[in-house]
Amino acid sequence: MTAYRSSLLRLLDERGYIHQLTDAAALDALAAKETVTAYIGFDATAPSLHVGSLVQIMLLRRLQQAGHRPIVLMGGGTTKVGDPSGKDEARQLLTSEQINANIASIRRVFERLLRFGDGPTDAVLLDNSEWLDGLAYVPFLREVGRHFTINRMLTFDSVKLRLDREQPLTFLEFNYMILQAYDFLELSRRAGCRLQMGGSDQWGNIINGIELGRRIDGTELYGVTTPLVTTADGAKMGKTAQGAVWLNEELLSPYDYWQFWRNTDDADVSTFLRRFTDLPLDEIAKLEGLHGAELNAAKIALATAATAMLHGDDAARAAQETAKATFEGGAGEDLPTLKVGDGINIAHALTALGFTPSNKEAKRKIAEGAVRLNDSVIGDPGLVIKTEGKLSLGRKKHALLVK
RNA sequence: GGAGAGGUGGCCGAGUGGUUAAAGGCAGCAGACUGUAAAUCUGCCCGCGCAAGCGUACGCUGGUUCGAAUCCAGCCCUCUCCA
Repeated sequence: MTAYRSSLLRLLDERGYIHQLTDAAALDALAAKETVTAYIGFDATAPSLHVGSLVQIMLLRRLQQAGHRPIVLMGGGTTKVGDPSGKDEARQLLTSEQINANIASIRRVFERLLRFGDGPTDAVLLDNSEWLDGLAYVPFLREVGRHFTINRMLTFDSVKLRLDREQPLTFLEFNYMILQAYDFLELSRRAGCRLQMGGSDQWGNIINGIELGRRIDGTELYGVTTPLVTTADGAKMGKTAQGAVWLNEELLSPYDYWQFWRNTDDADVSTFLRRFTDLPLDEIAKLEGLHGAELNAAKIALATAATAMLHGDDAARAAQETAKATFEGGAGEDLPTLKVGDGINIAHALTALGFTPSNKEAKRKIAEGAVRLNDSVIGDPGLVIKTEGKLSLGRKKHALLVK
């Protein structure tokens, strides 16, 4: 492990956020000497980010904790273009109104995890449509476009992947990397931003920005990438039965969010504790010492800490208590609820709760013996529920039926 | 503009007139085993319906046929090579 002088790099290093660094020594010296302004770009394709973006968000949080200044760059402009990285096909183009609504919604999550304001280390949120939307094509090409060769652009994975698979890549998307590079240049000019961070798939884009800054302005810029966060079995993080693990509360309840972390693989507990909680390292070390079934205690600590950070202590505690009550045979009060009214068909109830995607699927699950009402297996797909109680699908999905 | 190849369910990918709601794989869900873990084995995996049944589905629109993902025509889109 490298011994960094700056608290920033030490913190990032010991918490496991560093995958690649452009110029470790120089960045270390810079961070030890002055307050560094750094940014990470986020897409605005959905009304919420999901846990897949959480490493990056945490990275900004760490930056602030280490006494530096984070910039959240919302890709209001670049979202209109679409990042081809990791995508087989172009995504649908969103309207400006949709993008703006998404940004407003996403902002609420950042406000939970970062301190915004006017102070020297307060976070700011910027939107690159501010400078991208109004770009004049020909002047832009002359200033920026001349620094990019097609030869080099074609070697980028994001581009190569599409070409190799004979998938279309439009000129619009092809420009994404240029715009992202330009963002860095622009932020260095406007905000004195010196560092861009991102996932490992962003390495190429980050390098482009650094080179552009050096060529046009002679500014020394830096880049850091995080390891791609996958679960131990290599899968991309953040998908569950109901879809993505959203960070916004309206899209995923704190209880479900807590459950997501509670269900972490054994092999991931340690890295997740470091990356996704503020728990002190010595405490994490203790949790890492647990083995076998005891490791569940570490998962609970992880779930509660991660949920508290995003949704607040009360929500996290409620989720933990509900889980305890529910999984020990009862029913916690924080479970999703469904009104039974004058009686509701059991399959319809499962679908209404989002436990199953369709009534058909609900019936299949009933036939498989996976559905329980007050802990006894239901075999009749036509059952109409009229009473209050606990409805469960499998071992993990539970809901309260109320009058 | 020309020549060739191609567009199948979340993804990959079979399928060239009926027995095809469409092989196989991946992903996913559930059951067993467990620790709300992993691995393994098993089942499921378009929708509506209690059910009989019905409705949708193989780029789009028409056509041929008792019957089409499969044949024909036009259109749209993609790829490769040529201009």
